[in-house]
Amino acid sequence: MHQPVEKSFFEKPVLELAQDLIGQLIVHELPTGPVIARIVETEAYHGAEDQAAHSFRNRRTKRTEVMFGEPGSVYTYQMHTHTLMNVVCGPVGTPHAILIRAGEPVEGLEFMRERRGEKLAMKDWTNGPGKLSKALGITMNYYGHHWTNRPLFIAKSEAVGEVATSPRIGIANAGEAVHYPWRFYEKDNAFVSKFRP
DNA sequence: CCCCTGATTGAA
DNA sequence: TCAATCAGGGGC
Repeated sequence: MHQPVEKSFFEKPVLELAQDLIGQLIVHELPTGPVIARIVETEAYHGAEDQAAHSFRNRRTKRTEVMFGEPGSVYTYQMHTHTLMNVVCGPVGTPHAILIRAGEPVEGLEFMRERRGEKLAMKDWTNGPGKLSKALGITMNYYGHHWTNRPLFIAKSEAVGEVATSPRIGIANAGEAVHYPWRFYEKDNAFVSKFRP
């Protein structure tokens, strides 16, 4: 049985946490059994000073509100027809967050296959932020949930491969911030998302 | 209108 | 394999 991480796991600078999340597990406990993916790709968003962040210049709306709250909170938002999930970081009042961009299926494979389509190759189930949420059964209902509480939590796992960095994906119009190397991913992992120009 | 996207289409 | 298209929520 997996156990949620301690709240203190989230109390560190956003770039550090983004890296530490690589290799950890997202556990979604459903009546039919646990559905688990191992995080292989994240992106850090540095709140007020980061033009690519929703909370740039401390923009505070119904959507971004949760980022001003407790580190370890779940920030979900909708991008077109998809749900993307983030881990809130930074002290209360500092709206930092980490987008979870991709994972590797670990458990609940039948559930994921069903959610993602019978014909789809396993490597395409969870290799993008929207795909991962869909595969794990995570919806906007988890907005404001905490990543240490069942039935949706982050758990520690052991082995982590080499972590590489790159600029973030899909933020073309973010000025200076376009080049910041704030994307983290496990090197040579087949479930890392495809680069988007 | 512009996005922290992804499935599908139709060309090369 | 790749580029274009579009779906359709929220913020400005």
